[in-house]
Amino acid sequence: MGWLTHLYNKEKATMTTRQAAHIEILANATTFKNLPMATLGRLAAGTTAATFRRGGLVFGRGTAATGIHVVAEGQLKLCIETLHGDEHVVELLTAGDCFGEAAMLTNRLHLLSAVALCDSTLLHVARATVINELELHPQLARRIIGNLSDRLYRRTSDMENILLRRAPGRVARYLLDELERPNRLVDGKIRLPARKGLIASRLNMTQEHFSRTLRSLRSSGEIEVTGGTINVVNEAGLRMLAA
Amino acid sequence: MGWLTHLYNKEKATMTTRQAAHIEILANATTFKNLPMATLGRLAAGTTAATFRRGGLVFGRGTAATGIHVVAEGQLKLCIETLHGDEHVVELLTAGDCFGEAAMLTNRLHLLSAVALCDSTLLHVARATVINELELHPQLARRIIGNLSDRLYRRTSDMENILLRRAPGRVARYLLDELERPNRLVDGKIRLPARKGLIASRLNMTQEHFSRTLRSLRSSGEIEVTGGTINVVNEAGLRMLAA
DNA sequence: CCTGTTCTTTGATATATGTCAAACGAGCCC
DNA sequence: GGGCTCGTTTGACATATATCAAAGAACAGG
Repeated sequence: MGWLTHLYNKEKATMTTRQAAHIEILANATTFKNLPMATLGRLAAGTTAATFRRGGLVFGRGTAATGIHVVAEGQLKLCIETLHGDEHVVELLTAGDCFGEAAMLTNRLHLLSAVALCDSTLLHVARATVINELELHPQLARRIIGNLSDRLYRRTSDMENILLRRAPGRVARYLLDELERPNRLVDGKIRLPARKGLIASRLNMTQEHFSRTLRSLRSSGEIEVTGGTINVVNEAGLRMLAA
Repeated sequence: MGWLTHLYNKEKATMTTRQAAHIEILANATTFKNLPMATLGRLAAGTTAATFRRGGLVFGRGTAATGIHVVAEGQLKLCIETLHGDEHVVELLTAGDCFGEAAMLTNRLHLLSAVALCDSTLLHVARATVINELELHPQLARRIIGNLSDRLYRRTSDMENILLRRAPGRVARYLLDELERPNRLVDGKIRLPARKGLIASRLNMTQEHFSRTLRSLRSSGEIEVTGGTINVVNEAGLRMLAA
C-alpha cells in the first residue's frame, strides 16, 4: 500500500521485508494507527510475531503483561474462566485489534485470558519498547491516551449493554453495534465474529437462549439469519427493543 | 497539609486561597495525583468550583464533555436512564474520584448521566486547560495514561463482576472489593457509599433481591448488617461465593 | 461417500430473579 | 409529639432465563 512504498523510498537500505510487514500491520492496528513512520519503525524493531493454533493460549489470567499484542490475522477471545470450567467471553477480536495494553501500562497482572479461536498470527510489541518510545516521543503518548479513552468509552458502552436485563434487548443492541463496524459487515450483512455460543457468552446468556432469541427476532421480521450471517431488515424495530 | 505549606513557601505572593484550595483537592484526586506543583498550579488556573443540590444533574447522557470533573465533597452516581424512567447505576463516586475524562479526551458525548446523591461540591477542569497542559508538558500525559489504564482495568474487573450470573456471587464480590478500598471503611467495617437501592442497581439486581441476598448472607454467618454498615465476619466464605 | 466431531436448534422442566403490594422503620418538618 | 416522606424489609406470585437432554446440521478426515 501507500505505507509500504513510502517506507521503501525512505529507508530502503536498512529495512528487511519482515520489518516492513510488521510496520504495515502496526500502522493498521487500533493502538498505533496514524503514528509517524519513524515511530512505527522504532516500535517494529521491538516487535516479534507468533502464531497460535486454534485453542492456543496467548496469555492466561494472572500472568504478567509483557507488552502489547496485535491481531495480524485470525480470531481471538478474551475471557474469564470460572472454577467450574465455565467461561465468560468479554471481548472478541479480529485483525487490527490490540489487547493487553491496560495491564501492561499499569504494570499489573492480566485479568483476562486470551485464547485463539482459529489458527492466528499475532504481533507482540515488547513492554520496554513501548515505554522507551513513550519517554522519548510524546506523540505516542497522545495517541495512546486517545486509544485508551476510546477503549474505556467502548467498555462503558458494553457495560450499558450487559446491564439491560432482558435478552432480546441485549441481542438487539449487539446487532446494532455490529452494524456500525465496517470490518464486521459483508455487503450490508453482519458476519458474526465467532460461533454463536461465544457470542451468547459475550451477551451473558446461554447458547440455547441466544438461539431462541434470534429465532424470535426472525419470526417477528426484524432480521434474517443464514448460518453465521445476519441481515438486519427492520433496524427501527431493533432500536425499539434496545431501548 | 504538606502540600499547602510547600505551596505557600513557593508562590505566596500570587496564590489566592481559593486557588490553593483547588490545588489541594486536585492533588488528592485520582487523575491528578502525584503531579508536580507547577502543573497543578496551571491546571488550577483553569478550574472552577460548583455546588449541586441533592438530585442535581451535573451532566446528562448525550451532552458534550467540557472537561474533567473532580468530586471535592459529597456523593454522585453515574447512571443510564432508560426510556421507562428506569435507571441503572454504573458507578458511585465519593470525594477524590474523577469522571468525564474518557468522553472529553475522545471528544465524544457523555454516555452516562452524572447526578448528585446529596449536596455536593465539584471542581471542573476545563477541556482547553487539560489539552494545553498535555501539549506542553508530557508528564501529565504519562499520568493520564496510567489513570486511564487503571480505569479500564477497573471497569474490566467490574464487567467480570456483573457477568457472574447469580446474585449472591455478585454481592460477595462487591463486598470483597469494598473491603480493599480504605476510604470506604470505617474501623474495619464497610460503609456503603449510597443507599441500598442504588447499590442494588450497580449490582444489576432489584432492591428487594439485594435485601434478601444480604439477609441470607447474614443468616449464614458471613456478614453482620447494621443499617448502612456491613461487617465482614467470614471473608473466606465470601470468596467461596465469589468464585 | 460415509463417520466421527462440533455446533446449533428444539423441547421439557427447574429455578433464580423480577414484579406487585403492603408493612415497617427512620428521619424531618410543622 | 403527630404526621409526613423516604428508604428498607417481607411476602406472594409471575416470568425470564438456565439446565438437562436429545435431535438435527454443518463440517472434517479417512
